[in-house]
Amino acid sequence: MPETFAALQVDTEISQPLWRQLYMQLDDLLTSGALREGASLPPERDLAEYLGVSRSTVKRSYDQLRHDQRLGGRGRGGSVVRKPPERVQPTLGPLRGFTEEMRELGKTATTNVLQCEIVSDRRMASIFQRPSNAQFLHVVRIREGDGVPMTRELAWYDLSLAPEMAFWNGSGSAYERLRDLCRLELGGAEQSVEAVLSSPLESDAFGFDEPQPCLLFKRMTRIRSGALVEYVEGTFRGDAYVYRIELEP
Amino acid sequence: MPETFAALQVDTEISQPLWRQLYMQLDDLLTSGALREGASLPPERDLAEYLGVSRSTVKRSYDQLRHDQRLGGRGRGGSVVRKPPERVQPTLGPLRGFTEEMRELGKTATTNVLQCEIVSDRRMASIFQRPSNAQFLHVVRIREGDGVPMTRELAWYDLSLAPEMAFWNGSGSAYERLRDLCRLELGGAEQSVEAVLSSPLESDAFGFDEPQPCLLFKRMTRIRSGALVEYVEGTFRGDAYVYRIELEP
DNA sequence: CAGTGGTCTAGACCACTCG
DNA sequence: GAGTGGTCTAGACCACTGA
Repeated sequence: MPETFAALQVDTEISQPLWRQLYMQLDDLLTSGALREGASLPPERDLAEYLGVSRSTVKRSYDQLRHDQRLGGRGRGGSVVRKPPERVQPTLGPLRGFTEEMRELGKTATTNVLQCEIVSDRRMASIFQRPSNAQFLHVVRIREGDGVPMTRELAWYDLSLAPEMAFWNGSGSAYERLRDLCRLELGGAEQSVEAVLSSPLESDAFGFDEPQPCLLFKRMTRIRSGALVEYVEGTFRGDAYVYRIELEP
Repeated sequence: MPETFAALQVDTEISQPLWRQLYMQLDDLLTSGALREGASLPPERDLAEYLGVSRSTVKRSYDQLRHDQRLGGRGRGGSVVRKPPERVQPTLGPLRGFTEEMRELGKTATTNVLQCEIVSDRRMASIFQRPSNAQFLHVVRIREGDGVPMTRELAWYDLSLAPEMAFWNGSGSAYERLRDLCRLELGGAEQSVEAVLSSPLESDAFGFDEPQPCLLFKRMTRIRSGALVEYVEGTFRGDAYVYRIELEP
């Protein structure tokens, strides 16, 4: 057994489950930095034999670490330590898009457009208070800061209010386009924030093996006249994004 | 086997794991409302025999539902279906406390003061930019809306700025007290919002068996002169709380 | 005190992957 | 192709809890 793991041990006399004892000891190894990113944990079978427990018990500990997103790897490569991503902290006061946020943080915003099409959607028609055959531009994007996927975003734009959006390919800043090309004066937005677990699609986009806590933003953006022009649902990975607000007295 | 569960079945020919097949079928039963709050699932052993799988496989499905907080119960009572709590949606514009939020939602705010004492704390002294022997009132509270625990809140108040807070017992609104008793004019706040999993203490306070996604607020409240008077860290349960903001153009 | 879920074992087969 | 984790089984003992 490699020296790093020689000190691991479990004790059936302790009231805590064996798997939890092992989990916490491994946790210490990761947190203390004794195991860096890319390091390998022993194969489950080896560590089980060394500790004198069954493979299931070791596996349960490893599973917990995988669930915490601190362990990755599969197949021949075994179990590999992951690095927790750093959190960015955009200072958000007024209405602003992802591109602007990243620019101010000195990061490069890149966008991966998964879908960009004109749709009719009863749910959206109801949100926008439009007839049910109204047309919207629907965009699905993964947005990255310095190459790290930060958010998965579903957006709808009212094409009767902003017909020029129909020719948008989904890249870059939607707000710049609304302002400069559609010549719309934005009037503010109502936004809600929830804590949720990532859906399978989002977990996949962020590289999570299991659902992780995320911030779910829903935003309704209006033009100055009060008409709704944009509805967005964005899921931001909780391990990499902190939302900041200034509150007035 | 009770009629509700007679339709359950798993198939080894399908590429999906047996436990996941079962998990999704049970999920359907809960979501569709076929199983209401308080209903019982069959004992693991019984369902395992009925489906022709081992108890471990059924257990893994049940574990997943427990992890999702949709299953509770232990011991003789077996596995009992839980009801997901409704979410409240406070509309939050300017600086406002929990008590005010709940009042506007027509809910009664109650507070459970766990700790309320005068402390010296290097970390707080550093946040407040005070000498390290400075004294703060430290309050730990569970706050409830209509009796449901909504948030666990750690707060610190600068006693040199608001000496009258020293005699506070922690109940009611801190902001009313700061305004009316200490005669301080509040000047605004910086707030950050993160998505995290609840800590063991918080899980316990909210009645979670396992960590659940929560909104973690950190707020620094200043008086008009700019001096920091309050620092709060509040964890709001994600399944019961949606944060709403109005954004200016 | 009987039945429940929590934990653990020893062993097996599989799909995948990397050397 | 050898080694890895993913899954599953059959069986066991335990602590707890509610009837």
